[in-house]
Amino acid sequence: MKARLSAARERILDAALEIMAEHGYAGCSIAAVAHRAGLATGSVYSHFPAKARLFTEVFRVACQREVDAVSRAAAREASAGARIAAVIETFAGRALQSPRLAYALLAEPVDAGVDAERLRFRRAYAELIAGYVAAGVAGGELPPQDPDLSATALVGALGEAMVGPLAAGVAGPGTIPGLTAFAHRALGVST
Amino acid sequence: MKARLSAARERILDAALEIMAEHGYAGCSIAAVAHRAGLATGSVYSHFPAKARLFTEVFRVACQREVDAVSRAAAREASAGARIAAVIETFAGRALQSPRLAYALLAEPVDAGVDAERLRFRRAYAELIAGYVAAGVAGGELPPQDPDLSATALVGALGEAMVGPLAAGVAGPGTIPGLTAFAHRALGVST
DNA sequence: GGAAAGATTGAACAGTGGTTCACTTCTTGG
DNA sequence: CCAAGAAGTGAACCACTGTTCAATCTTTCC
Repeated sequence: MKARLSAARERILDAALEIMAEHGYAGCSIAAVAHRAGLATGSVYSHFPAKARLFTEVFRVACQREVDAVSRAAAREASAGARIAAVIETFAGRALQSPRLAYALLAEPVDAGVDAERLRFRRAYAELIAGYVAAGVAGGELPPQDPDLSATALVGALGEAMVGPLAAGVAGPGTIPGLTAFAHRALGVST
Repeated sequence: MKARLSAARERILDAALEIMAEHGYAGCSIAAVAHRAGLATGSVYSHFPAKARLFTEVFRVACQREVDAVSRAAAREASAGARIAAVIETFAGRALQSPRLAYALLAEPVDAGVDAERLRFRRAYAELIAGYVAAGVAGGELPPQDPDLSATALVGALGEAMVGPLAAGVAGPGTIPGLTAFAHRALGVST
């Protein structure tokens, strides 16, 4: 019984994420989510008290997955420059692979409560990158700078460079090297 | 009579912009705009066919004003480095002076039709900056790069660095020099 | 096997806010 | 001074969705 309950809960989360990846947050009415999860509309409310709560959880899971992937890729590298390159390749590669989801996570209009979760997402990215930058500065690989500001700006740069093309449907494969070069210059990675 | 008509239209646009600067797009119900313009709710529809149309125009005017201010400031400078610094100072200075408006123009959730205008706004900024970058590259002041990509990334960096603080209410005066340094490094302005 | 506990259903409800429209008020031209 | 017509009014309308809830079905356990 308990298993059945939590299984339904899981199915709802999965369904919501799938719809978001296909049709964005705009397509995520409670009715649509319930239908895809194989439940009635009202049943969603046995598992989540409100739509905003459901989607903060969806965002949390999806964002964590992204940050983890980027973090894992960067951890394989040793120098700050290589780590930043890994961050960009992973971030951009994943975004280009699931453009609709990336747009939803990064920029699509959502409920205010959910938007707060998105801010945390960007903050998490920024903190991850700030750590690499701080280490690079401490180790002399990077020139002195405010690691948090650099990281925040870099997150914005990545997001903008992705969302623009995503909205326009223009997926640029040549964008990733260009962005990496931009980021390396911006952080002062010695060539 | 014609004058009266266009005067009312103007009053509506002004009212909408004022409310947006005070309470953001969220506070811009048709009723609120009409009230501030000294009209009845329905009268708005003698001048604009729909809310989205009204606000695409509000956005167009407001964005143009921003881009013009930045463009004018940059035009006073000769080198690419000085121009970029002027762009950042003007952009950030104005954003910090009207934080609510800046947030609305840059990031607040809005109708889909209005969002398209916002994209044009960001694009206009990017094109402006891309021009300066291209000139800098052509003149040998900046290293070879894709001016459009660099400009897009820079717009994202500026936006993110502004919106974060705007949302958190943290207006950082030390942010502007830091951002300028970031941008100069990113574009390869020789120090 | 049966009854209590609880999950599920889906149609009805409610709040919001853009939009409409029958009516009033005002300007204009003869 | 008076139609004619345009502009203005604001309450009613409607569409859209998140949310609720009484009825129904499932599971569990004595």
